[in-house]
Amino acid sequence: MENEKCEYLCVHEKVVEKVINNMPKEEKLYDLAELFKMFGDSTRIKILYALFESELCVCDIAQLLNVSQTAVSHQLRVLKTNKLVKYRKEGKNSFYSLADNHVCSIINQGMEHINE
Amino acid sequence: MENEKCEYLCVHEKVVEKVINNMPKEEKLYDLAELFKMFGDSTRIKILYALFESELCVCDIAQLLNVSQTAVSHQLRVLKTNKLVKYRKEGKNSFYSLADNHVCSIINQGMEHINE
DNA sequence: GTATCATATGAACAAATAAACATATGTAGA
DNA sequence: TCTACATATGTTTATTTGTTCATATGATAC
Repeated sequence: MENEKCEYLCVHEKVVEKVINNMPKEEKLYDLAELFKMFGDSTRIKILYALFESELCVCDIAQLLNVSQTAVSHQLRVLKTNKLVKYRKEGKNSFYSLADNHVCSIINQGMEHINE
Repeated sequence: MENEKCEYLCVHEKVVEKVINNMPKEEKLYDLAELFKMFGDSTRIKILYALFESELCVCDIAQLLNVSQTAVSHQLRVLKTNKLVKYRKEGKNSFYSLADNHVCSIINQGMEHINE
């Protein structure tokens, strides 16, 4: 912390105090960042978007995104760990689908922002 | 691409075709990922959340997040480049604020997802 | 002018992460 | 049981990204 003076002198105290009181817990904010991190990779976004339509097996996703099976599988695992997708097994296939509607609405919100 | 067979054989063609038709352009999806990437870091999320309340100067943010001035400045630049915050100068201070309401609504959507 | 303060920026370093590669698991059919 | 196939996983590598340190810029007060 090279600039001690700054940290203590120029602060607009009332506003800062008010902001601090309204901030969620550190841990919540951390989780929130983790959630958004899931949407912050183009391969994962594509996977999620693809699942908007319907459940898909790993192979379907790999082909339609033109990405290797391994890469898809790794990313699906990440998404599954973070509860954004769920899956069911049917024979040799694993069918993945979106875990809940929040996923859709978050992505749509983002899309709206892009499209203006 | 070690697994050619898979890419061509097991695909559920009708569904895949339908999904492809409804996917946004590659570039859009890339931008979308870039947008969410902004929210995918806890320092940046904290900064944005802090700005929910009111505009703040760099020093205010640094103190209330307990992060170095330099780190805050770097992140603010990233956020500014990506049009999530704007700023005005007043004497020695730079006051930053949220660029628009989408930022709020996206974060709130994410928060809802966390809180269930 | 000089000193001080608030902010910005460049470079270096460390940590995180996504993809590739090799391989393992598990299922179905012959 | 043997083979083929769909998926998963461990490891390594290359890249990205966030922070720190050092320094620069720009403004105010003296």
